[in-house]
Amino acid sequence: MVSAADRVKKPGMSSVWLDAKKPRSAGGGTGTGTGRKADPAVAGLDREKITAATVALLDAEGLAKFSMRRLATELKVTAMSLYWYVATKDDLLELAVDRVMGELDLPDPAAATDWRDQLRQLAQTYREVLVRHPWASILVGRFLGIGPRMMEFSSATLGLMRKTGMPLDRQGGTVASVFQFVYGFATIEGEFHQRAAASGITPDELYAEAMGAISGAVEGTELFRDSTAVMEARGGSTVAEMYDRDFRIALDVLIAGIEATSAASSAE
Amino acid sequence: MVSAADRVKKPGMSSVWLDAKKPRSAGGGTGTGTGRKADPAVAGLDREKITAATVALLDAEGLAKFSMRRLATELKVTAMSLYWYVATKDDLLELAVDRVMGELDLPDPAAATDWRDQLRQLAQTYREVLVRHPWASILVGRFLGIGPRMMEFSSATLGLMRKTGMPLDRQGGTVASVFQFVYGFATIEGEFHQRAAASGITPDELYAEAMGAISGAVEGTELFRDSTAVMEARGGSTVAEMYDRDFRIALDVLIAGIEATSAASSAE
DNA sequence: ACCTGAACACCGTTCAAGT
DNA sequence: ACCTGAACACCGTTCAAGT
Repeated sequence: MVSAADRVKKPGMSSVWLDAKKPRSAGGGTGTGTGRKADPAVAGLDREKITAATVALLDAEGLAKFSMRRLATELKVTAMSLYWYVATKDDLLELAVDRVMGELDLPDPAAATDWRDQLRQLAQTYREVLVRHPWASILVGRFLGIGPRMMEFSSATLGLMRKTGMPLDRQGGTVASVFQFVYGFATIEGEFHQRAAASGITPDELYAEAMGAISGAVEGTELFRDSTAVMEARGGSTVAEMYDRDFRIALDVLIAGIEATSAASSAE
Repeated sequence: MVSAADRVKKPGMSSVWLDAKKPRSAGGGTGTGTGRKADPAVAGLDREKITAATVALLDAEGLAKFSMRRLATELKVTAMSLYWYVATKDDLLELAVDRVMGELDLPDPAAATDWRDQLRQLAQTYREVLVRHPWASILVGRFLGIGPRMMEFSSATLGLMRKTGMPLDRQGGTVASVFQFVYGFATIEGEFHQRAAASGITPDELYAEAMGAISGAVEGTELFRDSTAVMEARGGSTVAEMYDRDFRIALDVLIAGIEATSAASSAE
């Protein structure tokens, strides 16, 4: 009977960052601090500790294997005690994403560095975070990223745009061209690393295996000729070098595009 | 005792496309055809039917809710009978991804269309497929995409590159700049649609809700001023228009970048 | 205030059996 | 050749209960 009313109430915008009622946490202490309570020195859970443990577990075993029960045993409690600190598993994952975004090496907004260098730095640091924590890619897409660290990153991208000379009405699209590219690139790169790690082999070994398997299927075709030519011209003896090179060249293209577009618009 | 040997054997490259032993399917009949057998006309499972049902279910309910058991009830069999046709759930998902890539509207490689138009078409059709089937984005990252339809797409991107005049050693990076951008962009766009649909509201309603929630948190800050300015300049009265506009502008930047780079390299 | 046990309604996959 | 039932080792989350 209440189902219609329920449907209207359903928020759609649920996010940890929008639920003001933060649960009991220890406040802004630096690091571990001294255990106030006597006995449960080992336990003494709070949101901060749980989030840190979540990131560690996700890094170690990936998103697929992560579970509330698994995390709980890591923290030496039952799964249910976690629900006193976070409402759902998704909330916890959202906290984890924003936590790793704290690792971003954002450029000083006051510094007078050339925007090209700033763009490269921002792109590179975002790429590094996503590759270091491959599980974060999927979650960045899922949660619309409105945590405080993600907000600082957005702020930095907008600050960068202002320096490019790009007309205001194109800044939204230009931000997208750069950072959705980095997101896409780093997601695929991170998944590849994860896949290799899961099989206990190096990325180079996985690459060799994949190439051998694929070329067996397309040998003699036009695709085979073309892709072999591109890959040989690309150079680089390791997968890591190939990724680095492609990434750098892609940023060159983007920067050249921004230069050309902003020059054209200031000329008219 | 065999654990060391096992580790060495573990392939890392598992993929449906690499297991030659295809299971019993009906052959290349067109559409439904006439039921050869008498009674199990309704059942009569095969890989093709299972994959089609998988895509339908993923479109309807998303990756999170998809399960072998759920799919089985849809097909009026038990979950276990599916395992006669596919080895694992992941194999089935890999088949589903390649199936939707068959929806890509690839340009005729023989046609003499300007590469700029071809690039726009290829980017747009890839974007549309990923937005229409948002679950595919995550899986494209997971499975390295070596199915036949994905291969045709790769072939088309390489054919496009040859027409740009881009030097061969930069084609890999340039392909990445375009198609990893599209992948990133469409992934985020698709997730947004999915999120709105899951809450039973329109993307525009979700957008308004999100903006209201966020601005409450950052009002008065520099980020608020900057992002408001960019959003207003961006124009477009609906979320769909905003996405279209940003996408088009981003492609403009990329095309300008490719033009500038290939012109510079042919001049030296 | 914090944590637990038992329970509900699920998972993917294996394996021995059925027809 | 194709499909099933029962079982194993899991899930996220709720709820009443403990301290």
